[in-house]
Amino acid sequence: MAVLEKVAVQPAAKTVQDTLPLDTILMDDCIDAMRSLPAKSVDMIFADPPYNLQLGGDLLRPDGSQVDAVDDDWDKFDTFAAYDKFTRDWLAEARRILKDNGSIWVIGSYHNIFRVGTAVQDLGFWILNDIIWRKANPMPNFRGTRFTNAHETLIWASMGEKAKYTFNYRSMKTLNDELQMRSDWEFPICGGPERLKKDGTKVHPTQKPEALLYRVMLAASKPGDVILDPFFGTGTTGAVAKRLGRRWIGIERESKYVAAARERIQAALPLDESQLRTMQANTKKPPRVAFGQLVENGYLAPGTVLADARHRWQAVVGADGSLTCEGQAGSIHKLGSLVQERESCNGWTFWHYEVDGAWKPIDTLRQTYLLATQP
Amino acid sequence: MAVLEKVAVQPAAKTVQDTLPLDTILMDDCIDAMRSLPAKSVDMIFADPPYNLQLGGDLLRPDGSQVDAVDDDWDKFDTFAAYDKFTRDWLAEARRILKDNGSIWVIGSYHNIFRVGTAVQDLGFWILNDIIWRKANPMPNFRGTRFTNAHETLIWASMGEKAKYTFNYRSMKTLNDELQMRSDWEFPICGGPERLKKDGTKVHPTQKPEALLYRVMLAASKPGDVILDPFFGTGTTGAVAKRLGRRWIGIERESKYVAAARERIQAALPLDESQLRTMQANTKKPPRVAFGQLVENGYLAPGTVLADARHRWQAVVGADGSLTCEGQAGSIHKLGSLVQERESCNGWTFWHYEVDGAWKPIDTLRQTYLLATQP
DNA sequence: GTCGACATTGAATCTTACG
DNA sequence: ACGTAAGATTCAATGTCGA
Repeated sequence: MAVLEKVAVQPAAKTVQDTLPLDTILMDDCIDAMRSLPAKSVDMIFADPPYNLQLGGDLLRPDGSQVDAVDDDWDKFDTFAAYDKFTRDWLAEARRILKDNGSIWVIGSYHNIFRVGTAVQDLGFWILNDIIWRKANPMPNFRGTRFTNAHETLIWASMGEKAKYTFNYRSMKTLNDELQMRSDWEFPICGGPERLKKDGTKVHPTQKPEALLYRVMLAASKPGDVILDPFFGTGTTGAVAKRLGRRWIGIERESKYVAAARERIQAALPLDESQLRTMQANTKKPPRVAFGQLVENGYLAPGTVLADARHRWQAVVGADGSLTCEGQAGSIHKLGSLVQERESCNGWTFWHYEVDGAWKPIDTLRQTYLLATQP
Repeated sequence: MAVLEKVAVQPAAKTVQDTLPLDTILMDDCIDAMRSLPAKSVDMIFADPPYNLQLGGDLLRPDGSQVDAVDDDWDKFDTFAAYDKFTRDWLAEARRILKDNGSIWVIGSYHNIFRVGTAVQDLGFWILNDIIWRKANPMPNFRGTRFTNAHETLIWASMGEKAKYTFNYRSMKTLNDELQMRSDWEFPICGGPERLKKDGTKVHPTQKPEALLYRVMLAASKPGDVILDPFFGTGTTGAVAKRLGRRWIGIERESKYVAAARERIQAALPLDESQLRTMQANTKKPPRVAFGQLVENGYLAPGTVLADARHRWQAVVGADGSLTCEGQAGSIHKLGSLVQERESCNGWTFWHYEVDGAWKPIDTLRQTYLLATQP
């Protein structure tokens, strides 16, 4: 089963589509530009609106260097009310422009996605899925104040509860090694040669990875479909649309982004099946299991006594998966190296637990957990 | 000097907490029951609210089979408005009951979480993270019409932008094998012996796994904290709170759930104090040690030469605990940032001293000093 | 040319105590 | 209240430079 679909035969009749500014960037305000487009004319919209981050002061890494944060004017809104109005205005235009069987994707973070999702529902769209982009390599939380912000959320919605929409179920299942594609997708953040740079610095602060757009378009559009991106930025949507045989329209206000996007899309080459599979290759790496998960899931109770193979040291399991031994405490690895006075230690094989009178490495428990939890 | 002295009223040492119905279930409407609780009295709220309204007025939980059972003739705006009102009503009560340094967790799916998140923000809560529960074994989408719904979303919020909150960073990092805990958590759905059944069928359609609550409480509460669950269901929150040495209050309207929860929590075994030990409790803040104290107490002689790990800079210890390097002088932190031309520097880990031919960070000297001076 | 050590960086609502 | 100083804090991937 191929992932890419064949291009449909072009109809001879002149359609609304012929009046669209296809495969071009409209350099204009997002809402003004959308107003210039005819109703019910595009098949899919992908939108990456400002997140309204509202950052405070500077943020330093532990080594003292400064994080290059999003401080652009386009991300600033005074109040939630102002952001909501902006959101509802552009979403209303999006709804007018979409065909009845079209669908819309919006990406965001916890700063804005709840407000976007509420507006999407209020305007009559019907949410089909929320999709989690799990970042393989997110920026850490340098100050240790919260959980690492390691994902972003996409909302996928049709025009209404009864509306039809495109979902290429077979393509998604094929892409995912014959397993149904789940609502959580893992991709690295955009970096390396893919990341557009000028004079050594990133052109756009929030360039999205092409792999994310590939999957979105493969899932919810057909070859020849018209895809609109009202927050075009450096044109990831356009580049991927071109490579996947879709038509595209971009809207972007800032000329420096428009210039970068034009150059990038010009250079984009159509994609063949093998390249696509490589790019989407499912992460075959075995799921990582932390010792704490065994405690959380009841495989090992807090208070259990562990020992090394030769019973030179004994340690007690804490509620948070820490071990304690003679006043020292730490993770299984940390405590293992502490008591042995070594640089490092594989706690999984070093520490043992007792079962039916025999002592086994806790690594066997990890295998048991994996067997029980993996499909 | 005032003529009349105030009579020193001796408070009865009766705290707000003593007036709370601790470790009990209030069988009542959620909002009515919350109104009976005093203001600023609980440390954490965990809420798993029902997600939608049926025309009859009953609330449905996110049980997939019931999603399409909602009456077709409903008016969406009215329904969303009713749900929003319900959400804002119970969230407002939650806000009144929470202490200023408390936090709230709400779990939901795409059907309701966007509306909940918007209400959370509008009421003045400050979102700290959105957390994704990735289901290891989700229910497949049998009809192949969408992506497999493989996650749920939790929102974690403090009382306001500047409000304090509990986050046991070290415990979370230990739990995750010495890596920062991310915003995506994987757990199996609730099944097996943990899943409450009666006559072979599940008691509650959306019973949450205890492992999920375990991590929530370990991350954002302390032993002895009071945790309120306004949608108690079969009492997962109570069972885990009891196990982890937290106090709990549950609110649940349906008597069959109340009965199941009481029986379940009765059977739950609490961990004793030693088992409850976590990295957080272990690292009770050591008193501050000024670098000068080490010099005063002879741990480091004036004139000693310090260097950074890679010996790019050398500095001499002054009698007052200052450092001097190439004409510049200052505290260990100040000089560290000066020579590196960085905005900040932790001098304790930056500067090293020589002992037996090896160079160690001066932080180890501080540890030695603490060990020697602490009882 | 290759390998290893080191430096750089990414949508981030990122401190606390004391005077 | 506010300003200043002490002190605690990072993961994965890519790029660069020297041996």
